[in-house]
Amino acid sequence: MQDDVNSVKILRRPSYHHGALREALIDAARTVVEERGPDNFSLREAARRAGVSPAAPGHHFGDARGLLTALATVISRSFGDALERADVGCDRVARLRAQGTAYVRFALAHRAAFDLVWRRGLVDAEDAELKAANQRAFLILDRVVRGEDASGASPCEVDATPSLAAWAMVHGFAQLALSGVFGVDEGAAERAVDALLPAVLDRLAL
Amino acid sequence: MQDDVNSVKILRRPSYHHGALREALIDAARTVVEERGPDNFSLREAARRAGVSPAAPGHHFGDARGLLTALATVISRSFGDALERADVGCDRVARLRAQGTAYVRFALAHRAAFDLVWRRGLVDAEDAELKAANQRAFLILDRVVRGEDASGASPCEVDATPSLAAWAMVHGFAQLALSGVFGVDEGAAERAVDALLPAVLDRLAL
DNA sequence: TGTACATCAGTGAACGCGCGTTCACTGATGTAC
DNA sequence: TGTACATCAGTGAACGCGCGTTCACTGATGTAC
Repeated sequence: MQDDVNSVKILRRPSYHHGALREALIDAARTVVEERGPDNFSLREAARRAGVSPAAPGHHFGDARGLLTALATVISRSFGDALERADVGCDRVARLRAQGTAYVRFALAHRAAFDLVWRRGLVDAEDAELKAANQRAFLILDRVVRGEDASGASPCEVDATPSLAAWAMVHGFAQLALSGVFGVDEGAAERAVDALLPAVLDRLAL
Repeated sequence: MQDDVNSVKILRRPSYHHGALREALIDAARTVVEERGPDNFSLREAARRAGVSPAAPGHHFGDARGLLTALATVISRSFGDALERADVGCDRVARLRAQGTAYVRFALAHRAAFDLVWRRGLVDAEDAELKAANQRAFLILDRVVRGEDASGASPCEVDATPSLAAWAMVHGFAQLALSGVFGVDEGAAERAVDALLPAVLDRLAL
């Protein structure tokens, strides 16, 4: 009986107010997206996971698209972090290879999350924070392709073609892998990355 | 009154059996996908468009995924046709440029349809006919990258790296354009293709 | 050529489901005096 | 320091909706003899 009282205490929040519901909902949304895929996301389910009534998310995000956009922003930021960490190597070729590999590996390690970021139908691509996060990720790649270090002057009005070419190639490889072009069995895509991506990246004229 | 009788005749099929329901359903599905996007496709709506009861599609396709897979196959075939038609030019560089442009243009001209073909969650990527259609499209690109003509010997066990690199780059460019990276305004993506794609393709070392 | 019967293709009403959203509400927090 | 009141954050029951699927059915077609 005492146990029952305790478990009720665990289930019911100590306070009527949550305190950090916004963050909790984004976390819950991430879990739902990972488990059911971005397509089968539901606001109600996210609220359920966060232990909150179905109407609560509306307070913070308006609607499902709002919550998914916030989640996509968080994901895009950690994607940028991963690219930043992968900026290693002495010359441009080595750095680009490291960068491209990190890009594709992130996509495969967080399929649903990576997917979400690019899904126009589910996310507000015009959202300022999401745009900023995506742009940052591109600028890291851009910096590497240019051969600048992290303190390099801001690149405006310069030719972005080489960076865009690298981005397209790496992004396309990731999307093809996610689409199952290299096989749909467990680990098939990952094996294709190891076997094919370095040679593919070598086809990029910088 | 006579008119009413006639319009009823138009609405109701002359025969109890449809005759070509399979094709009619694929057509209807295409319309639904184009209007509502692949995400918001519904079997019921496709049946409604085909003028048939909600249970009828089950007879031919089993479930929604079956119908969408059949549709994706049709789309992939016409995509291959578009690439085939675009195999023009004297040298490999010119042919590749024509091919890449056709690839991206198809994606932009038939956004929802192109999208569907690559959406693992909605389509059975292991379906034999769909796989064959997709493979054919790749082989057209492959032939161009290799510099073979249409009667070229079948390419097995040869290095596919250059073709894969081209595929990834072109596919990535298309996906980025569809994601709104080059802007979401009417025609923004199309303008980006004209302005950027040729220079990007020049970055491909064959 | 005619008849009986099996098979096929489609009906349409009904089911239960999970969804997003609305609504009047209530409990906690912050602020003004 | 104490009190009144406004504002904020979350409730939970209810709504109507479109969905996929089931079900017993019926009309047309094809086949065997």
